[in-house]
Amino acid sequence: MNPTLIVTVDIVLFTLSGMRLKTVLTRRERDPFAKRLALPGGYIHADDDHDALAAAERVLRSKTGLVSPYLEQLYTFTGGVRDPRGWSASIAHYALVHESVLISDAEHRFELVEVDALPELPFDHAAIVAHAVKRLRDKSAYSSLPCHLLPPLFTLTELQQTYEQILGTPLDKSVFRRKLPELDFVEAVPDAIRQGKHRPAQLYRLRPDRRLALFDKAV
Amino acid sequence: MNPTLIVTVDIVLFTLSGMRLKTVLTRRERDPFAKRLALPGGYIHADDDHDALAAAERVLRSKTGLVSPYLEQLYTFTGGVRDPRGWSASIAHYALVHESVLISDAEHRFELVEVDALPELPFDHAAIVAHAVKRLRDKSAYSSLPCHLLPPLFTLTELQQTYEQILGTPLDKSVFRRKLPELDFVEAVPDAIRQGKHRPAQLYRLRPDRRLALFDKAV
DNA sequence: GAAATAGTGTCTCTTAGACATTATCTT
DNA sequence: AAGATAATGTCTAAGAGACACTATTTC
Repeated sequence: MNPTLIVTVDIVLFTLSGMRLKTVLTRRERDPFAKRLALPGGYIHADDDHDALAAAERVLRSKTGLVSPYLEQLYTFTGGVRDPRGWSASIAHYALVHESVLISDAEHRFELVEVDALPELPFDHAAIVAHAVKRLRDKSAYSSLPCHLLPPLFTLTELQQTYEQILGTPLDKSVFRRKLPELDFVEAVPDAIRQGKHRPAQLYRLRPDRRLALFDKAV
Repeated sequence: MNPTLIVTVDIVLFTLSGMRLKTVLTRRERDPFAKRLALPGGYIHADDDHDALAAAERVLRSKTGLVSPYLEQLYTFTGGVRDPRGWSASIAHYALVHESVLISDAEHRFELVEVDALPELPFDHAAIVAHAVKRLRDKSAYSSLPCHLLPPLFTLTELQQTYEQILGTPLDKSVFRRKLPELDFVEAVPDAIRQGKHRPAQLYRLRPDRRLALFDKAV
């Protein structure tokens, strides 16, 4: 009924490094496009994978050794021209991690590349990244999504800077802090204080029950 | 590589009838679930379909005879338990039409059912409809999407009532009309006036270049 | 005390919301 | 004129934005 239908998952894994939005690329082992940098991806294993999300988790782990606390289906890219092997469907996902998750890459299994300075990518992976960046930006304006780019504990200044990076626009400190209690997605951690060269800052965390909180208004 | 991977498209076709949000269901011809009411859906034809969107158009036309001016990919539902034939992926889509498009159903190829009073549906079609309703409601709050439930020409009162139905909340007439010029997605049609028993109303149309306009703020 | 960052307060201007008013048609 | 719907105007209160100010640390 479906003679040659290729079904894969691809993952756009974002992180914020050096105040720049970057994504993880892996070097392809096999043809087509062997040796080329591309999004981590692979076939669905009908026997092992409960669903596409589980397949994405498995593929991400096997290709990069990484596990992401936030992983969401993005869009399914389809057609007869995107893959030289034939008509294909790629169920694309995107994920967010804090930079510290990436330093355990002893075997150098992946590269980190700025999303604004991508190399030429095989298949329609450039379009997939573009779609993921748009989704991340759009959704971040009115949700708690950017928290997943931060470490478990963070200061309000770090939180604001993260939103500013993703949204690409400066935010007023006073306005930002006034809204936080209403949006109600972060909470102060008692006795957790960030010490530095200057006045110490209260540390906050994402409320576990608000991992993806959607707001009526923008942050 | 993918021994038995079933790939289909399913379509949630919405319309507004009698001030109620309804969806189109068809009676299945073959097993599994032959004779049962279900979402219109079918296999992807790798030879004929340029991509999944084209497949959804073709399937909708072949099962119901309908063509929708607005059709968008929703989400891909996957897994080994949703279809008794094996591991499957359904690339679900949703579409919006005005009620008048549906009256040409001489052969009675489909049923119209309120989304709040669905019969028991096969597969995970109930979840697909629920997902589509949520997407429609969420997206309608800050976009021109609901216009596609209206005829080509409509009054501002009809437009407001459509938004109220989808959003499930009353809107203030004065506020609604004040925002329209800013949101800039409808335009008055010169010399087009709706006559009735009372004061005539100016007719408007969706601006062709704003078929899916996204707003910074809610309508 | 200077420098730097954390955190709060105040003013203004925009705008949503509620509601009143005017306008134009039919019977 | 009455009744109904279309369309616009007005007042108020909430909130975003801009910016000043205070607080707490290190050197």
